[in-house]
Amino acid sequence: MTVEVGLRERKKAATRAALSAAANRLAVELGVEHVTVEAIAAAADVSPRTFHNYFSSREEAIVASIVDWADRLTDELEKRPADEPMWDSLQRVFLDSVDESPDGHARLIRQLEMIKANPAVIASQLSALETMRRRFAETIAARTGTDASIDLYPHLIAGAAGHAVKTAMDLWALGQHDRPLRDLIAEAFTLVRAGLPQPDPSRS
Amino acid sequence: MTVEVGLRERKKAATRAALSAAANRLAVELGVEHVTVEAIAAAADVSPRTFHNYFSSREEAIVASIVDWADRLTDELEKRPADEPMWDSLQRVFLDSVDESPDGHARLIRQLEMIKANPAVIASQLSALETMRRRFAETIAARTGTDASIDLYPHLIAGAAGHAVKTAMDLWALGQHDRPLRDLIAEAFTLVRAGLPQPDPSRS
DNA sequence: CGAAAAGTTGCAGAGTCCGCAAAACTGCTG
DNA sequence: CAGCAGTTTTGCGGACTCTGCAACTTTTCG
Repeated sequence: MTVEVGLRERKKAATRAALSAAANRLAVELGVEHVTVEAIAAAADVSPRTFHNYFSSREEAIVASIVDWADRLTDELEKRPADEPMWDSLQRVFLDSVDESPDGHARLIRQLEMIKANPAVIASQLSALETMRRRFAETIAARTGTDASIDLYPHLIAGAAGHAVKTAMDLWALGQHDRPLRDLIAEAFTLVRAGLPQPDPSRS
Repeated sequence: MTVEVGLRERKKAATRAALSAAANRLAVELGVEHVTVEAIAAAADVSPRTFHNYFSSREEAIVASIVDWADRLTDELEKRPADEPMWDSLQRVFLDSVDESPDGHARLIRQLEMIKANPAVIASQLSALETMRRRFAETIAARTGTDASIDLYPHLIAGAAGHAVKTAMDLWALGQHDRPLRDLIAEAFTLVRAGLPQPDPSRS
């Protein structure tokens, strides 16, 4: 699958990418409320009607990059050695996906801020993350010999890992920290893997 | 707060409740796609324009009962003894909130099915749960001496607990189990509290 | 009672989203 | 390479969502 490279499929993928890129860029630049489907379609050189053949809502197009990211992550996860402990695989895959360049950081922060500013986009983001979570659960189930339609484990660990990363990013984007994002993510993983023991009140 | 009981506040609360109840009922009965704002407003005896004074979207009204549930849970959580371990408090509050009557079960299943059937409602549900998560994190931070704008802990445990319950419910609603919902929730909590250790491949 | 404050309603307007059918395009096959 | 079958794009029409605004009604309180 995903190996058909006819002109047709390539064009479709290109159109989809152009639409989501345009949607995302315009949302960051102008603010979500000031972006219309018409403007997105124009920026991607297709008709407004075509936009709706690819995305069922403006918000979906804006957060489509999350879905792409999730697809890449799922692939990476599947490539990890089968005997690696699940938590190690998850941590590795997420940590490796973080772009640590200053430019990447700036972009990520602008993204998170744009998303946070609009409830409808937040909702779409959560949907995208939920989709990722489900895909992860399937992969994890296959690897751990569990069944995603019966066992809690694959869903719980996929959710815990995803939520750890999201929490670390959200907190990091608040800018109250000077710690690198990687450190925060690693700490979040450590806490969750330890079962989130009650923090020591004497600390700090 | 929440102690003003003037006629005005009571009427507002009643209108809001009537709208969300009507929205929810119609969505379950007819399916989300066949419910219009006009119909919801008519069922609650107000104008369509008034509907939008209370809810910013149809989906928000449909899942408003989740927000109410979250409010009650937050209150319950705040009432738990301050020296009870956090995990115990969370588990207690969630388990106590589950209506175990056959009628309650049937309603819950219909709810979950209605939500699952429509992407826009799923997104709204996730938003509502995210709001609950944030409120929980604040309460937990206050109790554990952590800071919700800096520390990972309160967000992680609130998310882990909420996700454990959601996962248990979703899996339970699939109907592959004959185990009671309470058991599933309790097991989910146990797994998460133990840090989600790799399951034993030799089991079953 | 009588004003101030708050809530409700209708209307107009911008915009979303979808179904449908015609037109344009791609990939084959003869 | 002509032509056909399958796919995608597009315009149009229509139903519906959502918001600002201004008038109107109701509640509150001095």
